[in-house]
Amino acid sequence: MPLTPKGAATKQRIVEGAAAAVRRHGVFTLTLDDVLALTSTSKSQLFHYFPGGKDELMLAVARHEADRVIGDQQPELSALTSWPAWLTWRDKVVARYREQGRECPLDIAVSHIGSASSGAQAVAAELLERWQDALAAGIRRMQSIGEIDAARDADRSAAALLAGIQGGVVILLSTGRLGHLEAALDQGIEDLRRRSRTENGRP
Amino acid sequence: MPLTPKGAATKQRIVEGAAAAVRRHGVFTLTLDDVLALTSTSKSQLFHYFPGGKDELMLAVARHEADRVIGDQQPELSALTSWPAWLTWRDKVVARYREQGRECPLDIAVSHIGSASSGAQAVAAELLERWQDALAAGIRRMQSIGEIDAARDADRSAAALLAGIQGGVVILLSTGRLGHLEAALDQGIEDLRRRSRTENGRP
DNA sequence: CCCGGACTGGACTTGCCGGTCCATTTTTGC
DNA sequence: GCAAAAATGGACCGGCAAGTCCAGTCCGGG
Repeated sequence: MPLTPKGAATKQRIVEGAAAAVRRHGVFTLTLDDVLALTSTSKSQLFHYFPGGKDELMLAVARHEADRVIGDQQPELSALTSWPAWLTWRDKVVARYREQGRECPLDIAVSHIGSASSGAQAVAAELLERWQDALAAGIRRMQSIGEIDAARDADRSAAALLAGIQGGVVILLSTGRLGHLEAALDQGIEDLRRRSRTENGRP
Repeated sequence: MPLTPKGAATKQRIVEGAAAAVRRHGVFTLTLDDVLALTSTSKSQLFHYFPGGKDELMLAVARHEADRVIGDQQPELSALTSWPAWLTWRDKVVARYREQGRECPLDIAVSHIGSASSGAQAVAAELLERWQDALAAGIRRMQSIGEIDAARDADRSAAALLAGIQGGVVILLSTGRLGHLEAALDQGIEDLRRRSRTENGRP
């Protein structure tokens, strides 16, 4: 199935429009007709580019959005090499979700239900892994320059921080309040900055 | 609309069956027929007890599940008066979600989409508030006996801890791994135990 | 210029699922 | 017991939305 430039453009237009639609309506109440209206395309085009129908489209949307999530945190996320970098990153995350508000493009992936779930869940899992790896790399980097206690388990700290972020976002989604995300980020970073050699594991 | 004991029993059977069905299928792929089959009832009964249809039923399920979430953490959650109590509580939370696995009964409420959303969201918001209040009360109690630095903002610490828990659960939901929840809990409690007078706000 | 394949439009089919309706049985209050 | 009210069973309806189909149009290469 060769793809002319024009076709590729249409395909991308569909994905982006669908992503916007998902952000507004959520995956489940979203109808293909919504996407068609929003992107000025027709059913036949949609099924031409996504023979798998809604499932395949949602998967493409999930991938698209997952890339955005990581992308929006760059370049800081990949260069957490100083405390100012951490703080800038923190602000970027908060700003991103403040702007996004209560629209969550990835409930597709998080909800383990729905038709496109299995694939989308893999996308979500990969996103979380990339995210956590970036945080762990940042922590290790800070350890190597002596800014974080070398005894800490970088992966476990990254896991806890990531959990705080995710929870903050979820709470934002259900209550509309940003405070939890901010508190989790601040407390997580503050905790890293403490250079005590206290064990980080189970108290 | 008086309710005979028999009627009340049927109504409750429907709610509990529906809750189980939601846990398995999620809200959106769940059909009323599923509930009927699972509870051995008929359509007319369901609409007899829930004139509002699926929306009203889902709301009842949300309330039911929210109560369970808090209830499953008792009595510890209401009596976080010593470190052992905190640890027992921590274990209870982990055990509860380990058992629950990837079934989330409250995606009803978290997903801001769907028909029953507005009411269900209020349920979720109230659940989070009760939860956070209990944690904050525990923190204040520990402060009053000198086990936690009195300078800390109890509400903000509770918010961060709650965010960690929620995030841990979300990650469990999408990846099936418990580690993040454990890490978030352990790190959150460990952080509380540190009696330094370091400020807890934005670094 | 013209042919084949990519691309587009939109009517149509199909199945599912929430919700309605009424007929029947069981329970309750007296 | 015996009305009246509550509880139950299940057939039926209607709409909606995913997916199909074919009839066209556009475009690139020879």
